[in-house]
Amino acid sequence: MKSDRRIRYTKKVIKESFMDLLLNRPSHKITVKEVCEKAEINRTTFYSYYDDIHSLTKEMQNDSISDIRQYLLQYSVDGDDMILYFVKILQNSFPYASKYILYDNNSKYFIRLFYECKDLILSNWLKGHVKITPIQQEWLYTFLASGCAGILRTWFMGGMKESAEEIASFLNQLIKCHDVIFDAK
Amino acid sequence: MKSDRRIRYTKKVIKESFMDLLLNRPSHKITVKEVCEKAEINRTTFYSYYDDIHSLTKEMQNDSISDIRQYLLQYSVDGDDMILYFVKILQNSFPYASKYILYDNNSKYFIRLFYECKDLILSNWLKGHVKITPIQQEWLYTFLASGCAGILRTWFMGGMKESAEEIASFLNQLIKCHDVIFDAK
DNA sequence: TACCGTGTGTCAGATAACCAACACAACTTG
DNA sequence: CAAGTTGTGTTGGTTATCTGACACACGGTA
Repeated sequence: MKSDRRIRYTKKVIKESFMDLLLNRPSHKITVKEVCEKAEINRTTFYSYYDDIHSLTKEMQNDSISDIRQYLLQYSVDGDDMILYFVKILQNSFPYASKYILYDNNSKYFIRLFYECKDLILSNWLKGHVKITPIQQEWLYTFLASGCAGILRTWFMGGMKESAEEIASFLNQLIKCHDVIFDAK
Repeated sequence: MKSDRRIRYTKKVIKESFMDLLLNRPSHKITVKEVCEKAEINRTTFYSYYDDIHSLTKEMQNDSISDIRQYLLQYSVDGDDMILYFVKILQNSFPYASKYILYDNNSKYFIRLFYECKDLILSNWLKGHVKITPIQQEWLYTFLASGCAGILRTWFMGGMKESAEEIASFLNQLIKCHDVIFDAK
């Protein structure tokens, strides 16, 4: 059920144009008019898909999350590398993500990211925790995901100065230390 | 008076798709259907711009000639380098040209190329021929252009085995040797 | 204050591109 | 030979996009 090629192309050029403006003219408020002129589409067309710039960035964030899901699905990384891999994706594969994630200060991005990728992450994190109940799994995941989201958000906001390895190893420690609670035997 | 963005995009993907098929599936008859499927456009749309594959390749040849004109205008090369430059354009800047030029064996391509670029080449070739009349200029250009076109066509057909330098120096000799006829003093 | 330039969001009507279906020709394959 | 298969052009009706215009909100400036 692929959408109309016209729609795909139009949305694509809108997003590319927005991204281009974002990267080449920082500290500059981006207008709908600008985006449309760069994309060579009519403003009317823009409004038939988005209410405003904000709804565009929202969709781009969704795209980004879908892309990350695809990455995770495709490579299905195991064990301790999971977090490092995750952080590296954010750092390398989506270098532009930080731009539009922060553009309208949408701090819910990382919460949603972990929510949407729950199925792909959960099995990985809880591998080997035989005694933990499904209910407990949910709560533990919520707790850990929120923590990670907070860290990543802070990392992004600060301009990602720390290396992916540092962040990943830090998060790994935090996740690992809960093993004792549920797996003490 | 730029044409509609929709038209530009549609034609662009048609040409790219055709080129792709041409490069990746040589010795294979290319159908309208194939091109449209690759380009993700409707066959009806194709027929609203082209009568058939042949009329597509014809337009691509025109594009190629326009591009070459642009090159010549942009850099305005002088003197003996002209021919070398010209041949190099054909060899390097338009590596795909030969594919669709030869696809339906349109031997008129080079004739047209020299005809369309006449203004840009003429002044260059006849530089210094003070005694030659405008009428003579026309005839001389026709003669030299036809000769060059024939050589280039043969070169293309043969797979461009000779280097651009060889061809250029050969053509330059042929052009130069007419100087004595018109400029003997 | 009033004026002006610029961006916003929306509309009706025109054009481009879409889809599904058709008749037809050029072939394979039985 | 007849029955499929595949590509060709063409049609009528639908959807996406474009154009030009409009009323409105906003900030700067005389």
